[in-house]
Amino acid sequence: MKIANPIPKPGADLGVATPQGCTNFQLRQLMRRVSQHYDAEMSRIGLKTTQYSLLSHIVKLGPIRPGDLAATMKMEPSTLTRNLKPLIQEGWVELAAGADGRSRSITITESGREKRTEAQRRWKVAQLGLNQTLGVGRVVALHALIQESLELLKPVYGGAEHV
Amino acid sequence: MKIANPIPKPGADLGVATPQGCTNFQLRQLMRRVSQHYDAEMSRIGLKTTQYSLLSHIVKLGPIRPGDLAATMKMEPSTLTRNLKPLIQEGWVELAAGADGRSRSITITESGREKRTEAQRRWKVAQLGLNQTLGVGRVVALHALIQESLELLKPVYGGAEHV
DNA sequence: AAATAATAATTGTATATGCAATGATTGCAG
DNA sequence: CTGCAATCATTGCATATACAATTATTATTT
Repeated sequence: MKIANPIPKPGADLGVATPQGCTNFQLRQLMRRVSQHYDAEMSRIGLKTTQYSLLSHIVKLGPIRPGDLAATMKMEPSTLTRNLKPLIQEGWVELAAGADGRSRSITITESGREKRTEAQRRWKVAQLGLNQTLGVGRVVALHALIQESLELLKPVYGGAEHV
Repeated sequence: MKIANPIPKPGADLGVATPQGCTNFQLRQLMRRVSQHYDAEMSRIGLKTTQYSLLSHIVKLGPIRPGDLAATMKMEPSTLTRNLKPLIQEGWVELAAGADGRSRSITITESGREKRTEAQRRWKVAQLGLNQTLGVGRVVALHALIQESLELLKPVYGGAEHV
């Protein structure tokens, strides 16, 4: 009963070499499933996996300007602004004035660092579980394909290859 | 300046065979970029790519119950309910009473069918553009990997393999 | 120095997403 | 036939996401 999202033209002789279906839709489907897998683990400590990623990046990139963090994480600055809110609310992250009057500085707090360490353990469980379910080879291949694709897709925003 | 989301343990001899980074984060990054690529094309006719996918599925699966459509598209029923709203508002889709008193029936309207045809042309442009940018082989490989992964990941909801 | 351009972040508006709880029916047991 | 369990869809609440417009602050230009 599976439906092939776009129509597979009968005449098309290309056959095997032509992508079937919509890449966007398929990616979304996988993203939903994978997110649920990670979130199931993360929810045990009251975190979304996206929040863990953010926390993790802030820990590693130390005090950093919102724009630079957004560029590194390949997301819109406006999205970052909003995603930061819950973390600030919880006291895991601080947003202070930056050197430049118009910019800011994002910093991890001590409790944020602790939370991240705790979350990291949960993350590892989820990641290993995924490796197990999909098979390490498949995960490695997926990562490689994603990274290659990201390099080929022109950045829509910033494009700061030089943080 | 790239940061490896999870920490690459120095001692781990496994080396090449171990996935580096967080699959969830990487998938999200790619999804954002890919969505923007498709949306750039779709926005010309006032549609999001997600709406096109939905419209497309409704056209093909004819009158269908929300729950079944959600299961087929691998999304939460609650998400479907909400994603349908804009389409209903625009008059592209109708939500009527189903045979069973508690269920409903989703149907495409005539203008919905037209919109979908129009959108399909835009979709094709986007898809071909992506194939061009990433290379057909890469897209085919990505699709294959996604499909395999989807089959391996246990469905969290429904699990209706038998629509 | 005043006017203009460029930069940085945020807000307005809208969609996408899911979990938990609720509402509304139907099916079944007794 | 009444009462409880199962089924379906929706709403409450919260996050994720982005484009466009706005605000605030430098930098430049003349």
